[in-house]
Amino acid sequence: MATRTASQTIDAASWLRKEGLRATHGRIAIVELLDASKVPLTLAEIHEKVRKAGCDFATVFRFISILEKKELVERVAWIDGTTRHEIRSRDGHHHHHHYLICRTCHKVEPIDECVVEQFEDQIAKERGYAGISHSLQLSGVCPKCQKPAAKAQGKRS
Amino acid sequence: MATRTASQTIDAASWLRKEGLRATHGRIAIVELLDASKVPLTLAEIHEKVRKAGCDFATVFRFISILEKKELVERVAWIDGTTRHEIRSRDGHHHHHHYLICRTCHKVEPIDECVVEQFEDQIAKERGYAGISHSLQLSGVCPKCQKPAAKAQGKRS
DNA sequence: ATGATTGCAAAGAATTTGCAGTCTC
DNA sequence: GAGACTGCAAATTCTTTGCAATCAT
Repeated sequence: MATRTASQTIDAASWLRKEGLRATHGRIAIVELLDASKVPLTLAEIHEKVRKAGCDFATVFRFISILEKKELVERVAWIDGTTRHEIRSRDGHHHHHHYLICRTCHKVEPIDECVVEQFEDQIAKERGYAGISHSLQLSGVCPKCQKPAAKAQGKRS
Repeated sequence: MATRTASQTIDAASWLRKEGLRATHGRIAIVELLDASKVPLTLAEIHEKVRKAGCDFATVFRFISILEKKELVERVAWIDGTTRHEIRSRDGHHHHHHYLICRTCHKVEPIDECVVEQFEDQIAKERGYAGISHSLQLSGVCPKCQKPAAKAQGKRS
């Protein structure tokens, strides 16, 4: 849908101010990156992408902490042990919560369907939990990595 | 069901040998602990429980790594950011994959029902993934912690 | 101007490895 | 006896913090 233009910059900046945060160069870059990403990112990945904007790792670390404290960003414990961060739905365009991860090449595919929502409601009702949410990750070996011929792209270790 | 007796030791030991691993004191303690635990454990928690058996942290670390390489233990990224480890079904008594975690007191309740299995199969078929598995964690605020009167037991931070 | 925010660099944790002695088979 | 395992301690990596300078309002 939305095409990504320079006007996005203004968008991120005003969003920041709306949230009572100062709109600095680095923060804008981080918000835009998070907003554009289809998958949760590690701090290192975020830093990697925004260092060109002259943004230090410590800034990434502290700013993400602030956003998480304000519940604008959600921390996700990834199946491979990394900790990742995902912006919460903003503008109403909703970020994914379900992923399919290849155990060989580590490719991540978002999954749109949600089979957990009704289940979540049911469990919440049954056990009296409030403010319930969930995290689901599927892992397996993707078609490419199953073919011995195709050497797993991006394979580590 | 199964009551936990000294004969368990022999069981863990022979299981280890069956897997081609040497049955040392520390390893037996770790296997028994994992087998008895209803929830995945961190390395620190495992070490905590087996240090009395004179088992070093490095041993826990290396042995768990070996078991994971052999796919006898599964690594679980916990919703609070910790990495936990869970033994794979052995004897056929099946370990949980679903948990409900209180965000206030951090209590963990296993969930027996699995709504994901059919979905998992469906996704695997649709996208051609092999060896698929999943991890689902629900989080919310438990009934006790919702009552302002009741001070959350075990509350941290 | 002024207080929030940043970069740098160092402190603190957690994870991982080397090696010589010990224990299992 | 031989080689797999272990404990100890050091190395590496990741996370978090202090502080003076800088930037947004």
